[in-house]
Amino acid sequence: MSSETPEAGKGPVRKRTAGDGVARQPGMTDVARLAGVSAQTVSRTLAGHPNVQPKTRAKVLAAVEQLGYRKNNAARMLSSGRSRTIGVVTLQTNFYSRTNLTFGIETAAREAGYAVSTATTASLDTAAIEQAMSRLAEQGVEGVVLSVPLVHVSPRIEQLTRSVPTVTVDGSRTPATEVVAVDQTLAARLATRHLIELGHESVWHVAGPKEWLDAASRCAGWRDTLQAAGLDVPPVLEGDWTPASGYRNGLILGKIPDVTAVFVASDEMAFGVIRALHELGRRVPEDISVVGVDDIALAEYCSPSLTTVAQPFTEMGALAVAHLLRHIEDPDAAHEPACVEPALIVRASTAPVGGRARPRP
Amino acid sequence: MSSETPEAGKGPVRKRTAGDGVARQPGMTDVARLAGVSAQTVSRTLAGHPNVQPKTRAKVLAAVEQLGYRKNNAARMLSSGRSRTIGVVTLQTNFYSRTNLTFGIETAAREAGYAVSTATTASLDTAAIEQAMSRLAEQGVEGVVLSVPLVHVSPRIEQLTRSVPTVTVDGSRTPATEVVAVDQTLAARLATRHLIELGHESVWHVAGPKEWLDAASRCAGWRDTLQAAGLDVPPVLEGDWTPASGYRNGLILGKIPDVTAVFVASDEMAFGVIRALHELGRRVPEDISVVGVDDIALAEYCSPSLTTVAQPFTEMGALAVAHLLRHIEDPDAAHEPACVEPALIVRASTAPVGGRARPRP
DNA sequence: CGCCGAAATGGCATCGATAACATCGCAGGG
DNA sequence: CCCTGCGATGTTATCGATGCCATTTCGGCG
Repeated sequence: MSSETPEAGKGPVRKRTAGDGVARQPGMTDVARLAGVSAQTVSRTLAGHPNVQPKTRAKVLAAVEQLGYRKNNAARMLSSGRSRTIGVVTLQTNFYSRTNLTFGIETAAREAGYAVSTATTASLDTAAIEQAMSRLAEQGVEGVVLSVPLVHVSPRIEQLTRSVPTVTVDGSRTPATEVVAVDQTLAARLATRHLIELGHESVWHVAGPKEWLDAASRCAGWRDTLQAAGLDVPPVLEGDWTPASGYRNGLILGKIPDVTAVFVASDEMAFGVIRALHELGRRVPEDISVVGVDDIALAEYCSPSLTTVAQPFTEMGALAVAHLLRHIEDPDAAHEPACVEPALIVRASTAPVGGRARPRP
Repeated sequence: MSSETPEAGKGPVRKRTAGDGVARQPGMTDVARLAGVSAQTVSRTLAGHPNVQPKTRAKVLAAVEQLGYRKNNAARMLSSGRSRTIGVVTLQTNFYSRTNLTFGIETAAREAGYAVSTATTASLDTAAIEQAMSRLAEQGVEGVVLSVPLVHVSPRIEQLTRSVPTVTVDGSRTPATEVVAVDQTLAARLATRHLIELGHESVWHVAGPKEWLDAASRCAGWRDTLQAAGLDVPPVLEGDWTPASGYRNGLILGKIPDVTAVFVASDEMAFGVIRALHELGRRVPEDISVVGVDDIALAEYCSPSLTTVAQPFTEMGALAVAHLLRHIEDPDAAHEPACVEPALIVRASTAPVGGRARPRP
């Protein structure tokens, strides 16, 4: 068995890193040799193929253990054509929504035996998104979750979505794409209706940037609800999701006597709004009611605790993965958009118009 | 030139996906054929090799464009042995710190021409971390940033860090590892000293979970500072980083008459503490001063705005990548631990003992 | 005018794993 | 007793790009 010395200068060429002395990572061939079987058998064993004798399997596993063998994904993919990896394109920020969504996606993907590769983009412009998708394509992902509030879809992106199964999350849909989304219109409706039911005669709105699709949907939902109730629609204030922008808009709102209720498009902005109102001496919720969106962890622990609309991000990530995998396995399946529903969480930042606050929870 | 039909049943074997009709992704060979050059020349052109005639380069690029060619990372890696990818092991949470760190890492890595592959782990136990590192190793990463508050390092993990260049961030060091960290002891010192200088005769502490190295360091820094000032060291309260745990501890602190100053190990917990104190009728900062750690975006926009210790996460991510790359390129380089310094940001949640609050900013 | 050397390009082996096919051995039916 | 059939394993070709070496091309200089 030890007939051939491993060092018997096989080929004339040595590829390995210049730094000698470092033992190279063992490959399947090494495992096979040690176990006294062929590489193919090793492959079968590790793939869990049924037709392998227990004794052989044991030998292989022992060899794997002994050599500290680790499979080489690049080789596996090149050979099999499958990467068992899905890609996520997401904005490079730490917005609560993005982070949690990614969380959900990763969990679900891992459970299904897929790895996740993330490509972040610093901006929303088409070129940057194209780049991110290209990077994923180069990595050989089998599918992509586009978690970017796309409004404009470039032809190039559309082409990409045609060659790789894609699910958009909170983004606009393209012909070749499945869509999974939280019903943002409903979120806005819930918030606005809540305020109307408390007796407010008008509800103001601090929106997100209009390039963001979910900001636009929330704005639309808010407007529709007001109109349906026969109420006036005040002008829209626009923020950029940051607490600072909420603060700026809060300073404006606080100076307008009519304002008794505000629907803010995100919790972080809502914090800024409340802070500004506070400084202007307008009490929340006694003078002005505020509703946010997201239900971030801190929403419950500020004063007053924030009434908000919770979005099931994690669940949505899972749903997106499920759709994507279905689509990968059966490319001809129909694209049925899926929608998950947000839920209103009433806390202490809203109160009947002109009334006293409810007792704090 | 058109002497051989492409369809001349070359090999007996067809690998491609069963679904026929779908044109397969073009490869270098296809590009080469279209451009009328060899695959090798295509490779050189795309790698930016200098010795390629402009005219040839142009032809190649045109062919690439026309075919929509995308390089195949798996093949490239298998062949060259380099993946130009670094891995990040991180906890699957949306803690502010983790998110921002990842942000910094990604940005820096991308600038250096490296891709980033993230492996998240749901728990801190050794097995889970081993798994995450293995996943990265299988992907062929050239280096790893371990962003996990490791306290115990298993031999197996140590073995892994020996075969792949590794930088620990906020984690304990292993012999084969470089360390980049925020000086958490200093963070605690800054916060505690600030409170002492305001005249408080004792400073309480709400710590993070003791398994977390940074929680432990902050706790140590706090204790040392108190002792150095000749003050008593009150018992430690322990939270789990969540606002809820801060709230629970706040309820306890609020019942203890002696308490006039609290150093909380994270901003999110600090929010909970403040909320609890509020409910118990203890005013912040008039009755009790509170300092947090992290400087999350909302710290400035709550009432009162939060005095906190800012940590340069993004910068630290960049530093970690720089170290890692240096180590990848020169494996024999010395491991010098690097430290970045946190900064105290004084806002409105702290005031002189028994004194009135400073005017709000 | 011819030869040299650098620039430009092509040929071939190779990375590590897998698919497809070939082989071998053994059990049971005709 | 031979042959079929299936289970277990080995063999070979291949995925796509790159490293190394060979080859061609060409400008310049003795």
